[in-house]
Amino acid sequence: MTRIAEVIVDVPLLQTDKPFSYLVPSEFSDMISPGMRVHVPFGRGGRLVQGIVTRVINSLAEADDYSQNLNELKEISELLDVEAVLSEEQLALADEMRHKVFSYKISIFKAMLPNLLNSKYDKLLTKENGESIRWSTLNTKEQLIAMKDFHSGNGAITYVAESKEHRKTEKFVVPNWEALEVYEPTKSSKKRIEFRKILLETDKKLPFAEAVAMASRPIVNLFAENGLIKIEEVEVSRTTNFFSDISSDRAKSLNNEQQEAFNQILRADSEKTFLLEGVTGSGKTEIYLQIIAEALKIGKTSIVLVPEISLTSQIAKRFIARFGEKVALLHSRLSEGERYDEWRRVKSGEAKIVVGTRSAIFAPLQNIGVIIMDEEHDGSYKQESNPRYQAKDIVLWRGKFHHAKVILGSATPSLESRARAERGIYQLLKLEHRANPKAQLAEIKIIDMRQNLSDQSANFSHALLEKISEKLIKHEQIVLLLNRRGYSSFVMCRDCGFVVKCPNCDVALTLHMDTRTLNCHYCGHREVIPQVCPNCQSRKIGYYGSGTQKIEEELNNLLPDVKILRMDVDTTSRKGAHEKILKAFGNGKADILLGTQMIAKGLDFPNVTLVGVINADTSLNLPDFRSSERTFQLLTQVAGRSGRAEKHGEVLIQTFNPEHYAIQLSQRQDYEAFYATEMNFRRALAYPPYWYTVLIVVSHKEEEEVVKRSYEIATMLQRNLTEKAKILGPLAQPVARTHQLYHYQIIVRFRFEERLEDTLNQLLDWTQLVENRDLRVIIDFDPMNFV
DNA sequence: AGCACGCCGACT
DNA sequence: GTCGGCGTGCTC
Repeated sequence: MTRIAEVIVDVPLLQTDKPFSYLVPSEFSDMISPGMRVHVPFGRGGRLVQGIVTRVINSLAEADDYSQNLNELKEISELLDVEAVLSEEQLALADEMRHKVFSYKISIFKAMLPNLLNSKYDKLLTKENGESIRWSTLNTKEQLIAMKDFHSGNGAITYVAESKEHRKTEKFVVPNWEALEVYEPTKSSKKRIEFRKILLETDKKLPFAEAVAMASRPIVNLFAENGLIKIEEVEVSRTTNFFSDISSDRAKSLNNEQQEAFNQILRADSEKTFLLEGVTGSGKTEIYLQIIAEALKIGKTSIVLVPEISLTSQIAKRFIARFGEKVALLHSRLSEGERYDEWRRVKSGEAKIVVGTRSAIFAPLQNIGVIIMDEEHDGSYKQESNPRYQAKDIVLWRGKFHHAKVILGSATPSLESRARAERGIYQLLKLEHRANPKAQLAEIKIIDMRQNLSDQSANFSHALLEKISEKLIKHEQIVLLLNRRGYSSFVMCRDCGFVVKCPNCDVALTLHMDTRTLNCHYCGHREVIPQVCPNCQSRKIGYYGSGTQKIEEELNNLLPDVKILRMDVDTTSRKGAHEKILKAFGNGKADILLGTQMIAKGLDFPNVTLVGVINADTSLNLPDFRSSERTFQLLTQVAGRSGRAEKHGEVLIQTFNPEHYAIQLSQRQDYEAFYATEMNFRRALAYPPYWYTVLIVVSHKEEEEVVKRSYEIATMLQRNLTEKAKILGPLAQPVARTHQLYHYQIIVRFRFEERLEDTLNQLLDWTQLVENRDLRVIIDFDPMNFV
């Protein structure tokens, strides 16, 4: 019987974002199943593209919307898998995501698979003399000639699609001892005699390269041809080196607080979500480890998500130390090959615990018992390019699917999660003490930079410089944080710390040098850049910001003999550079570690007794309603880096806004008070978690066109939504023109809008109309960054 | 996207 | 006359 497969093709466009029906050749009609990769001819030329089978049906009558004759269908040209690469669960998840994340089905599938499973495409040119060449090996000129040739009827073009998957193998020589015993080389063949002897003396297979080194390639081949040895190709993992040099450890005993949290999680029914709110150093990781151990005992698997690579390497070590090769690591710094190997270890069921960054939430684990999202407030869990998914949504979805326990952990939970805990949707578990009772929370001091501007330095107060010198004498280490978020994009008074804010929205205005104005990102309010400070009439009002190199130079001038390690995007772009810098600092190769945000997370150096925050304000003045939350989180996190062990830790925070609640409350390390204060603001100003946000970005190469189209979109939204929804904009993005396109944005804020999802999907359809062909529209639900 | 078809100008 | 420029529309 002829079967038909519905296939989503790898052509990420709206017009093609639907299943296409193909005939299944009889050779594999009973092997094909949903979730497998295929190559199919697509388009007039019959070029080959990869596709994912989503459904296999027995007759066209079962097809949803394609009612033509069987003979109009093309045939699948290749089946790439023996076993589906996407599980039923993943296919269902993709269906779900398609409605929530406004991107194409194929893009969602691709996000779930290691890149090596995506095919590469090429063309094969066959000349009249039968010789054929790969299109991709030709330069532009040659391609042009080939094209002309083809059009004038010379030669043929065939399409090629190939899976990139490549398994690393090693060859081994397996001696056939019985055959070797009876084998008698002629007396003159010294090499054969010698090789036979060696083989008879070994009792196991030996690496092919070694055999060749001993005997030479022709001899090895000869032995193989005569059945004296067998050449075996064994697949090897590219990732085994993760497990070397990590010594194993055992479960640590839990303190009362940890034990209580552990019991709560363990005893609860499955399918429950916990918010584990624990101060830095309270031992959340140990709880994770022990909960996972319990899941393992009953044959269940686990996923642990961590925000970034710096954390991954430290936290991953603890998981590997505890669970060894049951752990698979999936993070962004892996090579494609390594990622593929780890993915397969998970897929095959060999790995039971996945530790990784955002995309690891798609790991093909079965029978999941626990999903943990560490530092759940972290912004990196939201993907900022298509498909724009929030890993937390996937965590909750998969948790439900598997009836698994979900643990969201943080010292400073996102307001959204904390509010959900308040409403009983999540169960709140608190850890208020450090696991190591000798390690006290650091003492935090706030330095008012308005009074404290040192005459010798623009960035260092007297107090901080003194403290640094003091620690240097004691041979203790220092971490300096340069807060680079929102670098130089806002205007601040150097005398009083005043920042110009929007009268309507209470966010800092963004500097637009092209128009020489200060603009509000939310409502479009605009004003001229003030010459004097509106608050204190000082003329020292200007852009604010400083780079790490500049700070390093300054520090070198002020303290000539001090050894500084710098860690920022420039110094960590190379693979492994990150780990290298941290290792050097850990080994005491430097006195000061100077860096951006990335040093705030997860570092644990017992000799660090001082953390200095050079500029707490920059993240406070971002044109983003989350700026206070982000600042509080950052300061709390970085403060936790000081005094990890027995030594007393200190933190100095330099700021021009010492009265700001985010700074004040981070000094007291009082998350609960911060939560209460910030929630009031959010309620008053109609921001999440009280209101939701959708960001729509419209781009076009002509400004007039973007303006016109974005107004059409805004009107359309207005028409379709209730009057309770707030539609802000359209207005120009802060960087209004990039990639030769003008960008305008519309923000929708709402509480309950039944028709929103439909309306946005309708909007997507609208963008595909011919008259909108040059228009680019991005729809981002609950965006993390507005810049 | 990527490819073919189709309709107009400047060339041997 | 025709080659080849790009606009238009479709892909099971």
